[in-house]
Amino acid sequence: MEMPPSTNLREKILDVATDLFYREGIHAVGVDRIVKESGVAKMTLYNHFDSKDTLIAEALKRHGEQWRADFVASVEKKAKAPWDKILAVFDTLEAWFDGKEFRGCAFINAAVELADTRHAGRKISADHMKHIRDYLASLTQEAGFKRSGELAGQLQLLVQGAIVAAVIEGSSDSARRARKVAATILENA
Amino acid sequence: MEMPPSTNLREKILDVATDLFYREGIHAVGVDRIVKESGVAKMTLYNHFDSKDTLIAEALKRHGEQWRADFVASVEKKAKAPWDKILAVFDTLEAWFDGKEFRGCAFINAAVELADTRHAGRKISADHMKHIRDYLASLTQEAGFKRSGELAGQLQLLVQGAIVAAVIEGSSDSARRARKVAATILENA
DNA sequence: TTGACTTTAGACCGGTCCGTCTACACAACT
DNA sequence: AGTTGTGTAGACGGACCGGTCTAAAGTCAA
Repeated sequence: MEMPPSTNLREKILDVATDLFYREGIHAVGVDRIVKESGVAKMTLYNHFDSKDTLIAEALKRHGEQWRADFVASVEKKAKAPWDKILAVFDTLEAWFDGKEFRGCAFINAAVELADTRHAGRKISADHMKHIRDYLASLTQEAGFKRSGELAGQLQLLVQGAIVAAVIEGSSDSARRARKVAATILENA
Repeated sequence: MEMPPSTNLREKILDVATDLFYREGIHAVGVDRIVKESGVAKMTLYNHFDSKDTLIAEALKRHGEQWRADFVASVEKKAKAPWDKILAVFDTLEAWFDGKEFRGCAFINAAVELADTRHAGRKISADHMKHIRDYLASLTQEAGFKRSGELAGQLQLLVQGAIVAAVIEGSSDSARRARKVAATILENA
């Protein structure tokens, strides 16, 4: 009656790839390394993925889905009132930045690392940002702002700016700065 | 009486390295490529630089000095009044984003690509951001704002956020959004 | 039991990585 | 004329790159 040891190889490979790409960078991690750390044969990897590039794209895609689910859950947990939820976005960022494993936004990083704009990962990064903007728009709309879309676009600048600043400064202070700016623009919207 | 053909090899190597690193990424460009495109012998490169890592650091350093000089010159050219200069920062960004060769901020990119926080390039990136923040602080102080430092920190979030958004969206619209937010926070400071 | 499919381990391919080394050319200065 | 310093061209090393191939072992259902 034992469960098969949860051994979906494909998922295992994606887990390892996602983790390594995030921690060390896409270019810095080779296929052999992913093979070794996932304890799988090289042919198994190439049986499930056409190439490293498609593995990159699929890992990014799944990473995005998980990240956004976690992000939304954290925001919704921190606040109930619509207006507060918007500010809770920045509290969530702050907690993320303070995490030991924080290495920036995987999708910003991917867009930077994948210099070729035609790489599939670039579209996934762009889609991720669009999803986040849509989420912000849903919050601003829920809070009753007119021009919620415009406001969401402004808030997203703050989110991305805070992430980049956190990486470069090695501190979560940028989240608090961004929160303050967000409060200002909400009060004047 | 001819001038030596301006052949400072060291500068030539830095020029080529800076350009290639920016356009294609630090990891994606090999030493052999830099050697070939600068038309110099490999030993000459290693005679002037200890390693690729030190070349990266020196190229970044020089790139930063040039970039900031150009940036400040552009801002000062676009506006004379202190308050206007602050907004001209975002007009300068917009023009930069629209340039064909725009590939983001070399220092954000470097911080992302150089996963090891101990890499010399990481400090140069951090210093670059500090220089920009200092410049913004000089503008806000000149414009007579109290707490000019705090304001500068907020403006910088917008600058960095706009740059990242421009890369991912492939558009200069983020500069206009950031400008609008900047105007809002200036009016309420 | 047979047959179809997956996975394994690792050899192997051509190419590139960073960095070193050699052997030689061309200066400039003494 | 000889020395010193800087440059050239390219071979070379060992490691790694992404990707293919093979031969054997494991798995599962008919």
